[in-house]
Amino acid sequence: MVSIDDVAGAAGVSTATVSRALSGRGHVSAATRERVVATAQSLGYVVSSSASSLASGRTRNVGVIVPFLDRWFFSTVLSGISSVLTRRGFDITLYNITADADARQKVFESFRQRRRVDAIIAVAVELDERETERLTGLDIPIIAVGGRNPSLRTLAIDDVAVARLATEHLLTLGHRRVAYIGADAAYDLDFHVPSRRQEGFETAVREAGLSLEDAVQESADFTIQGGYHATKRLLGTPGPRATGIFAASDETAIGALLAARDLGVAVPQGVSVIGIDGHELSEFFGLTTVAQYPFEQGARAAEALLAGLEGTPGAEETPAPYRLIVRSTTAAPLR
Amino acid sequence: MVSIDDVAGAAGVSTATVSRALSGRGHVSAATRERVVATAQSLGYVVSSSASSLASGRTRNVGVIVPFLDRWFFSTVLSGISSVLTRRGFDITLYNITADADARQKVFESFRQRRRVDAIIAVAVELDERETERLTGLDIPIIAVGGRNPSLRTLAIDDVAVARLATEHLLTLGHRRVAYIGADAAYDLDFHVPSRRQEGFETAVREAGLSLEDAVQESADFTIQGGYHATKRLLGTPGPRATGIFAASDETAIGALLAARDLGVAVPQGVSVIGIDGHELSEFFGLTTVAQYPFEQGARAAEALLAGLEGTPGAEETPAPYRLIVRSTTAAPLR
DNA sequence: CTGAAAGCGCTAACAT
DNA sequence: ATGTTAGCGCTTTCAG
Repeated sequence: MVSIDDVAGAAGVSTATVSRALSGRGHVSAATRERVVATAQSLGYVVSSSASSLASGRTRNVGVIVPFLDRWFFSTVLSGISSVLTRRGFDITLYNITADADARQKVFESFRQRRRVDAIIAVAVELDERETERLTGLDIPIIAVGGRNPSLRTLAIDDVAVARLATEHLLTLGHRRVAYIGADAAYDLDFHVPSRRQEGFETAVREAGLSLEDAVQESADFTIQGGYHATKRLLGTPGPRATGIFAASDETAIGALLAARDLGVAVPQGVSVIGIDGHELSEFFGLTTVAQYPFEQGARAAEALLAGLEGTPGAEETPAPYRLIVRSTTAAPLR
Repeated sequence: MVSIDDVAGAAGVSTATVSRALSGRGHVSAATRERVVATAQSLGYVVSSSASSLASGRTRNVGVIVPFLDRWFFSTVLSGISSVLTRRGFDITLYNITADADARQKVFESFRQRRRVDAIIAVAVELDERETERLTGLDIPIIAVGGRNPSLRTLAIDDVAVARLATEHLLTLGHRRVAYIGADAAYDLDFHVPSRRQEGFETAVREAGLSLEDAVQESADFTIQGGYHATKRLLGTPGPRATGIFAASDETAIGALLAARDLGVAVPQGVSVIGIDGHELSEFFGLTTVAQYPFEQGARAAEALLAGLEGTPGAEETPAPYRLIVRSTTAAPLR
């Protein structure tokens, strides 16, 4: 293995100069730098990250904590993170925490146990107090994306506002009996988004002067299947029926669309459906939705983190943007 | 920061003993070990991964290369990998290579440049010769999952066989005009699976004594949208129509289902549809499919790799399993 | 701008 | 079973 000494020897300089020339820290004359870079190149020299980290205390590695790898939102945020971190020469260490408490525990230990990262991004994980403490105790920059954590710097949409917007869209169209399909408590435990969206829904309903009696709620699990079954229950239950459905995610909403179709209820004539996400499938289904931009959220979080690492205080945090996209699944109710 | 010397001092032993007690390498009396572990615990000591790696040459970190993060197959494989690696105390460093050649280049450099991993898992990435060389030149264990690479140890289903099986299912039911929806060349460049599946399709067709003239082909991109549009073209083209569609992925097949529905073609009466994957949505749609098990593929690959690292030669490689699951989207053609 | 040299915190021979 | 000690390969003062 070619080491820094080999390069130093071949280039006729000291190891310190090689280090400076290659890392860009400290001053080296242009000529020397060039020579060093060239010999390093020709010798096939590459720094040893462990030696470098040990000596400098920097790892050029950031840890990313995600609860799911196979859900659209999470994998998209991860892509965004990855795109900027890779470009800036940082590695990503992935910590996939699951419901399994033991495994979860292990992950948090692992942070301490290995001090392997310069910073951490937590993607929509609801951390309990101890976990949060453990993380903050690491004394490295941490940022949360997509799930508010009161004690962490957070980049996320305002779920309450987004849900209000979606509900108000339905209300503005004239719907008076609206339904919300969220997620059940089990799901909420790890990820408080559904209940915040519920809050936004209820607020909008109340502010419109409607009674919550007219605002049915069903719960699903953020999947197409879940939305489908919830909607079947919703539309299949005897009694006055909701004319507008607000689903907590686009996948849920797509499930609702499929269920309505199977029940012979036309959309939007028989029932209007709106989701949240701006999922890649939403356009395909003509789904009205409040789009958020997880890729950008990930990218922005990563950038903010790097800015922090590099001392630049980072631009003032603005909440993540979202936008109502009206397509063909919502319309005024028939009467 | 508490170091190994602090622990050694407090426990009244040498640093070597602390290292042995904590790492499990070498012999330490049970009593000493206990004492060391206890003091380490109480002091809040954690090893420095860089120091440890530098001294031992081991990183307890494996690199995972994936081309996509937001596609079912990839994220599921990744989950599988993550579950076993985490359990065994290994970290995973994620390398998301994209189409962007520059970024891609950078990733490969990064491997050399940082020598940060003990092993590598390549998930369904088609690597060119230089890239493969670079990887094998690292001289660490490498395993490919989900995409055959002739010069790498590979864990994957036999795509040709799987495609044959799917096609033969259609043929066995009596279909004589069958169609294949694969993926176009651009997609194939990075990921040769579609063309292997096409090969299996064609083989089955020929072996059934049919002419390839009766075997239409369309291409999509492994997504629901893609499958939808391809199917619309397929079923909307004048002339004799295929009665059975073999889609290269479940998502493609689901798109086909939706397209058929929109065209008023009943499934399976008007057209049969079969996919490949065993995607979580396939059951929901009643889709007949050849299931593969990406989570298990990831897990097995990770285990094989670890076995390699630990000197255990690893069980003989058996190809990844798959299974035909007949549901309600395939039936004998009407006549 | 460059060099000398002291570590960074741990592991693994080698002794005992 | 445990201690001694020489590195692992780099970064970073401190001098010059």
